[in-house]
Amino acid sequence: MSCVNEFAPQLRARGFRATPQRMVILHVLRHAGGHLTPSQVFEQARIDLPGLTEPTIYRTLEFLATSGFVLAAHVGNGKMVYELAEAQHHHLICRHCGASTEIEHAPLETLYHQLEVTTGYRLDSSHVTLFGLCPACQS
Amino acid sequence: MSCVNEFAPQLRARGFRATPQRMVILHVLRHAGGHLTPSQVFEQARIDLPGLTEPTIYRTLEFLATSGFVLAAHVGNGKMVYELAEAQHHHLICRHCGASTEIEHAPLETLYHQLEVTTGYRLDSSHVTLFGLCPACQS
DNA sequence: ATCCTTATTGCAAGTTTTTGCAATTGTATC
DNA sequence: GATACAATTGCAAAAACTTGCAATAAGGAT
Repeated sequence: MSCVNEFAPQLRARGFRATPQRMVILHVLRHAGGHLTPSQVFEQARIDLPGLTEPTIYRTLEFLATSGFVLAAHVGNGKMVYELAEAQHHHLICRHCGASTEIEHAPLETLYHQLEVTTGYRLDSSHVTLFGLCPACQS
Repeated sequence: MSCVNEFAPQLRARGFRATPQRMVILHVLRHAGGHLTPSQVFEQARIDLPGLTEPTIYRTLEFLATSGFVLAAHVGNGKMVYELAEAQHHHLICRHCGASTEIEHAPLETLYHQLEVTTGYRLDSSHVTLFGLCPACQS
């Protein structure tokens, strides 16, 4: 749990609270390599904090996502998944076998800038998920 | 309803059936300018076809999406929305006011090709949703 | 026109996600 | 440290979505 101490001051500095629930959820996300569904987070987090309830999981994940601490993404099946927002990246999912590959943000930068100019929007560092067939499933 | 007649032969040619449920749902999507949630489709469609049930809405929308007749997208709130797959496009959503702008597919072509080369995946004509602040909300 | 096959639907029950509100508990201030 | 304010949580109930399976009906063959 000491590995998520960095988040407490960051939360407080923005007027939020560093509650045990949030710390445990961040801790779970940090130690899961990759993205987790709300149910998976719930399973893990309730071990460290037995009183934890499901509505709290959903609300906390949404809160952490909109505050930029975690990244929310869709991976094809209509389920939302969450992961720590460490490095800006995107996902490429094989719609046949479900394999998932990370895409660096760099190749998207040019496109982002171009779209900002043509649309007038200021783009967030949003999470993009692309779908396709992985090399193994192209037969 | 005659405006969705074009879909019946397209369905049958691929071994699917042109059921009243599918026709009504396609009809609803055609006459709704823009994307609808499953509940909105349900509300509209049950007027023309009273027996229609919710599971059928969800299953039909998913079926139409994976067969390429409609486009499925996420617009920020974790809800899935659907619209007729007429022209290949993407969405740019303002995370402050919810305004939504369509993005042509053309500017993404180069990027798609580049990613196909570097990852080995063959990309679908997938739907991408980007988030940002619209001109009016940048204050 | 009728029959047959099988894709598709409806039903009922389950799971997942959201919402409103009262009770709790962080944190800033004294 | 004790106090007060407001953010956050838990509870309970509702809404949204999914799943399994038996009944239906679309479309091809006779």
